Amino acid sequence: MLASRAFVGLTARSLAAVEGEVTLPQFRALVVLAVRGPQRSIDIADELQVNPSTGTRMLDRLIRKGLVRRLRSTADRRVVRVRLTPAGRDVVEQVLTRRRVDLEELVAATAQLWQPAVTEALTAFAEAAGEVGEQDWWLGWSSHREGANSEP
Amino acid sequence: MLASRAFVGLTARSLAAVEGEVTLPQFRALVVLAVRGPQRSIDIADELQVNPSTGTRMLDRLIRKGLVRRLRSTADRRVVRVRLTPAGRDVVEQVLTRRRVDLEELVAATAQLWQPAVTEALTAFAEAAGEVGEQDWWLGWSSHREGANSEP
DNA sequence: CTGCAAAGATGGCAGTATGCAACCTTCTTC
DNA sequence: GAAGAAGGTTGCATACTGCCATCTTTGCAG
Repeated sequence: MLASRAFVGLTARSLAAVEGEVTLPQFRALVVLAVRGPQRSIDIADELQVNPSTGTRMLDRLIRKGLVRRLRSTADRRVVRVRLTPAGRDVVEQVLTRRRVDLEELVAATAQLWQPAVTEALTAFAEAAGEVGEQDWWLGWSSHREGANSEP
Repeated sequence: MLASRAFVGLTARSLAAVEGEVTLPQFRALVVLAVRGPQRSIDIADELQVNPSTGTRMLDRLIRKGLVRRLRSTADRRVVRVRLTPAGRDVVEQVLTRRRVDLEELVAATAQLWQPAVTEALTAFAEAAGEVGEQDWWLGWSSHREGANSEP
């Protein structure tokens, strides 16, 4: 529990690095794009489990901030492919890097603890926890979502 | 890194347990109350680093949901003490419990890994990471906060 | 070509989160 | 007691997220 708290705290702080630049939902969208590469807007909405219209508008905002670009596909001209701009990639990188750096610092500061047995155990543990989908470990939480009352 | 991701994923999922009931900012307020006990509304706003007015209104919403109560202090009649209702405490408990249970399950499933050396290392690690204030390990992130652009 | 489905975009509506400024009420201080 | 500080609340305004319904542009059968 203690360790868990420590890790989460660390991560939360890394997230704070882009606070004021993007909101959590927006960041989640960026992460999807970073992890999966260019996506159709519908896929993003899907991934984030929001209405397509919500996705469209979120992209609008990300575009306004210059973090993302819309590209009309040539193959199927209905689809819009969305891609991170360098700036957008930066935002994600920034958080990831911050996280990694903090973690490394901490690990370095406690280097004597990290016997092979320990790291092995942690790795195995992470694997067991494993089905944490690769990108949804970034907070499956959507920040708002009051309205979930009115479900079918 | 892997382990960190695993822990964060676990926590995020525990958070999802109350999704639809409260928003992240609201949950953070509840956590403050759960951890520190009844508070003045100003202290909560302070803790959450938001404007007092924002705090007032957030409390309004929490009250409307029956998760919190306002009590006028008798000593200093300016102050309003805010306290969790049983329902409010439940919300927090629910998340904490969920988290603990998930964690325990996982630990049990990988019991053979948890040699004394490992748990000791983790404990020491957590301690080193330590200044994670007790309550702000619950996401220092405020979900919105675009407006930070217009700073002095 | 016609009709239907898919991918998005838009308009409308509601609810949350936030900040700033103005404004009561109560203390505190002098 | 008057001036001022402290704790809150309310009005006003803005930015987001979200959902629903509707509309347009394209693709794809048949």
